[in-house]
Amino acid sequence: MASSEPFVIPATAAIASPSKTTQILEAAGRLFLEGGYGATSMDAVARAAGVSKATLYAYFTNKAELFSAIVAAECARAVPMVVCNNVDGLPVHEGLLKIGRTLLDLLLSPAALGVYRVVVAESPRFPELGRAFYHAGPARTLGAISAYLQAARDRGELTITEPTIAAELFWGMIRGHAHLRCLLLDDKAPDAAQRDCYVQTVVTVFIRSFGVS
Amino acid sequence: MASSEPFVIPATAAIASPSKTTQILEAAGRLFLEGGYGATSMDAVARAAGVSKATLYAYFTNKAELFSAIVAAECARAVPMVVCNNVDGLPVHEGLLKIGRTLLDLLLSPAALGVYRVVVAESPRFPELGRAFYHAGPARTLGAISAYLQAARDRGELTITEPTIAAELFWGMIRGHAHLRCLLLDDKAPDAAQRDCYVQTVVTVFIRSFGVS
DNA sequence: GTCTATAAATGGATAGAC
DNA sequence: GTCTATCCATTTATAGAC
Repeated sequence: MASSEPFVIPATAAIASPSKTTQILEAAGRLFLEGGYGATSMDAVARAAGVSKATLYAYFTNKAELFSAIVAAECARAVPMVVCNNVDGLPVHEGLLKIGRTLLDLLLSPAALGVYRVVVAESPRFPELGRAFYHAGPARTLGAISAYLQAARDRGELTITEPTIAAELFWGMIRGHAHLRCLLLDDKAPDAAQRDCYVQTVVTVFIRSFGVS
Repeated sequence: MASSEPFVIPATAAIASPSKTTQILEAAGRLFLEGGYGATSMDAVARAAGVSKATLYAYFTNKAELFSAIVAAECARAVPMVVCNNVDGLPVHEGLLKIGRTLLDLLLSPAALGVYRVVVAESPRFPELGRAFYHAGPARTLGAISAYLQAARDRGELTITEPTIAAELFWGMIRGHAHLRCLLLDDKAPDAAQRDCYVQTVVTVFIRSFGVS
């Protein structure tokens, strides 16, 4: 009778399935961000997601679309960090320290490094994706910093004529070479103490140049 | 007789051949920097170089080695620019302007963007290549800037305790968002006037923070 | 050394059973 | 919806003639 194998879970049953879509996105995200677009095969994605290739193609019409979905999802995850959290009204020194730390943590996070790597690499072949990433990520960060600087100026804490340029300078200093080293050397990222020290230097330099005397 | 086709150039003759090695390197360089590693096939390289695949493999044992050779060659080409040319002894304002302009031009040049793209993308699979690129390019730039800053400090023109950190801040500001925009948007690079204006801003900010009053 | 032709493997994508 | 099995194009790399 059918109950002769009562404990066998049918192969098609999803065990506590978090909907196959997320299951696929998760596996594909890991592979794409680690291996890049070209080196990641749909075969591997299907295997890692525990589904067949046919199922994979039932959810995403082709590789390019799956790739775009991954990048979009990763951008969406990073946005909450980007919105400079709880700095409105903070005195400029504390505010910039907080922004700087958050920003550097984000830039050096494995997820952000992975997306950056793959988007920079593939944006010539996926121009729309490059644009989407820039506007979802860096542009928002820059806007948020710029808005904070403008508010600080309006409170009389900074002397700045072009907030966007100033934000760009701050952003560039924060990124520094650490980002590059994380991208190119298997060197570990600087620890929290080193990062903190660096951010303090940046903030000091910035205020020395733009602060009110 | 053999002279029945006097004007036929044998297929194997190199017409003004700049040695097949450079011929291959040139074609492969173009393709790799435009299309990335994964999207560039050895077939395409052979076709573009005007040789057969067998010949290609006679010169380079495999795709990875050819790729490494390309990156190495491209790094070598950029080195002359990196060495801060003729700034020794220049007053700090002029020196930094010149360094900043040279650096920004280099960073935004199509060749440098191409190498950056492909090295950043592939360094997880070619760790040695990532290291080589970092030390041949960015690290040298940083060293050169640092040396210049140190000299300026010794002349009493700057107040700097850590030249390397200061160089990193300067470098980061110069790169700014323009680099990112060139990488991610089909947006054209800023023209010479815009770049010049930006560099002046950076130098002003830097000197306001590190200059002697 | 260089070519043509091909081997061997892998990739993206689909057909058809269940 | 999901799987197994497969098609077809492409890729890296090599064998063998000249």
